[in-house]
Amino acid sequence: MVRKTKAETEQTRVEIIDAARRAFHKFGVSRTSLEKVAQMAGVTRGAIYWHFDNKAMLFNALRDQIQTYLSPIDAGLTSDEAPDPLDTIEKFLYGFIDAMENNPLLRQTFEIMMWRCEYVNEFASVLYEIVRPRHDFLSELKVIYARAADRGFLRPTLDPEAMAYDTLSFTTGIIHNWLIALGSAHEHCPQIRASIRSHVALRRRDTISGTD
Amino acid sequence: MVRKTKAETEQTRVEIIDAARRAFHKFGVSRTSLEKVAQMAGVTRGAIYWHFDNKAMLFNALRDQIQTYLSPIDAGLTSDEAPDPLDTIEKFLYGFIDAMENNPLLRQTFEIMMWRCEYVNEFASVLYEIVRPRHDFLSELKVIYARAADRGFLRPTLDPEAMAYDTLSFTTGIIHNWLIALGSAHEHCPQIRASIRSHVALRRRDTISGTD
DNA sequence: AATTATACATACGAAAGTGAATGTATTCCA
DNA sequence: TGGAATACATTCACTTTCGTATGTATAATT
Repeated sequence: MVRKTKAETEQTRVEIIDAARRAFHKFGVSRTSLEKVAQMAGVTRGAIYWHFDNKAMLFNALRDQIQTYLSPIDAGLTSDEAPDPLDTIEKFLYGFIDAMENNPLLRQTFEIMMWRCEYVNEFASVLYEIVRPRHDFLSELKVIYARAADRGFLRPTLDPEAMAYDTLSFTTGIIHNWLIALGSAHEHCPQIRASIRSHVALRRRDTISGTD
Repeated sequence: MVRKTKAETEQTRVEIIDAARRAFHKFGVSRTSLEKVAQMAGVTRGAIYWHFDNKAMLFNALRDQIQTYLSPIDAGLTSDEAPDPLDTIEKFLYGFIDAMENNPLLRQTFEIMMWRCEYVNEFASVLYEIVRPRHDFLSELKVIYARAADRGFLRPTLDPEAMAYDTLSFTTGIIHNWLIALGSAHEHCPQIRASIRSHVALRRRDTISGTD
């Protein structure tokens, strides 16, 4: 049985990516043979080599897949809807954590990228794909904090740019520590939300002696 | 030429570890064969298997080595010498960054642990060795922030425990972003120090309307 | 309806890596 | 000063993995 219909072909492709994610997560990217992926997908290596040039391309496909889930979250950051820009940042962070908690596919992929891949040789370029979104996030944070300062929501004396760096590091850190600490047991973690709330609150102008 | 003197034997051991670090950093842990390490160390695999059971043990030896450089920095954190506990935190962060900047061995090892190792199977246990110091750091931060609150250095209304989590995430984040962004070009980065300064300053009670 | 391109499965050859077994020249120790 | 332990080097047998080459049944095309 070969030469499936286009729908079936796409289904096979998705199953291979899905199997690759489970395999990479369980065995690590390097130690996962394409033979293993094929077994877990219920196909042979022939199918994998038909759809992907090699393991690196398969990894890229797996990574591209999560963009579907990240784009709407990112969109919330770039839009200037809320009157208080600090709310935008807080909402974004909550949204990201929510997505990671509720979407195992997203969570597994992040775990693979952070703890189960060695960024050398053909995977070195992938590292750039990890740097870029962080850089974009930093740029956006600078804009948002500047906006917050303009509108008087940011605590006076605080430098928007320094705050952007601080929040970037904070965000990177919570994700890393969250994923590493919970390991396979990703139960709901209230601590992380309290941490986000206090992080943002720390930057807010005191409303006790507010002007309005 | 075999059966060296004890000093030469130890020298061989160190050279193997040194070669392993360079190899792991260049090729990643999984993709580095012991044959490659042997070549880079100027020995054969026989020597490696004599000194270490397998690659995981060699990796552990490599990781243990950096404790020499980390212990004195950690010591500064646990001691309660400075009157202002927030100074202790700031000093610790500066000290850590200094060490990473000046000690290539330390830096390379951290890069290997963060971006060139897949924490699965026999390396899964190593992940615990990465979690533990972070957990210890968090515990210590809680103590220090509580102390700072007691002595009136911490801005009122701030919860010491929440601040501890915030600083842990911040620390994790700056290290990750710093290593990933600079890549192989680890030039002096003033931005990171400004970031640390502002992070701690944000938690200080305003001295403008100070009580003393 | 015949042909062609597709979507795989199967088979092949080569390379690399591993752990263990064995060989061997020293150094240490009595 | 001679035997035993040491500190490796060398060799071996085995497994794994990769990329490619080739086979083939079926859908799409004309």
